Amino acid sequence: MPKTLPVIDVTSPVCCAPVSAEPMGADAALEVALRLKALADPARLRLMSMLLTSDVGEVCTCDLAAAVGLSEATVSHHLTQLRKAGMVVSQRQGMNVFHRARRDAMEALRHVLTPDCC
Amino acid sequence: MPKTLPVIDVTSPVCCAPVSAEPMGADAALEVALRLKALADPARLRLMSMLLTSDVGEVCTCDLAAAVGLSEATVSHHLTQLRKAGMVVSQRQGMNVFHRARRDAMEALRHVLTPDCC
DNA sequence: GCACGTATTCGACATATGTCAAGGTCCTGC
DNA sequence: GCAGGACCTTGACATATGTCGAATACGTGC
Repeated sequence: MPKTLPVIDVTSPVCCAPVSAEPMGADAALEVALRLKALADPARLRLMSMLLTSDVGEVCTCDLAAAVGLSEATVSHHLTQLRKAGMVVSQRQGMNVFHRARRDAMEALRHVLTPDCC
Repeated sequence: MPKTLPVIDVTSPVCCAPVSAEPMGADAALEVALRLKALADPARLRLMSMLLTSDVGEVCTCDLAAAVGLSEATVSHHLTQLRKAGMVVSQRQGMNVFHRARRDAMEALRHVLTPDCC
């Protein structure tokens, strides 16, 4: 069980060096793991995928729920996690709440997995 | 709770299209999530990082345990998960078991997160 | 204001996860 | 063969996670 509390600013892109650049410290590992964990679930992966591939660029909660076949409560829960991890941003528009994928966060995550950059 | 059992061949690299290429199907999401989950833990991230940055290319269980400050049992457990996800390979050499990171698996994961390839 | 559609929050539940101690297995050197 | 070291497996435990239904909040249009 994790001993440390996840008190990490996840609103900014991942900061640290790639996994294969140098042995990762405990705190850096914690931060990256938090973001990876946000993505490491089939439902959230599909949600992210739908947001990323939407030509409008944003999708409301109900459409996402219908698409993945989960209750709106569950989808809302997953979106909250993605938001906390800095992977999506959400915005109310009238009756609906629209969600948008943060491509910079995806880029940052990919950066961490990249062997030999920076 | 996941309804489907993880009966997926994870010995081969990730097969599917990137998350932002097309809306991800349920089975593809399940497979990718399994691999991401293997990496989405601070301890396992550090283990992978150590394996990736080792100049020899492989490290034995006891050295890994000492480095991350966990019991050998726990480290062995994490390594098993990484192995099941196809992220590391292990090999007995005399008294020790040496572990090696699968760089192709890292590459495959990065591929899934990449916006506009293939 | 009120009824309705959308979204989030709140229990509650089953399952998965991370960790360790204890016991078992495999190898080496004598 | 056997003593000892390195490793793995098992059992147990606390915690985290994914899911839903019900209750609540938010916005719109009448």
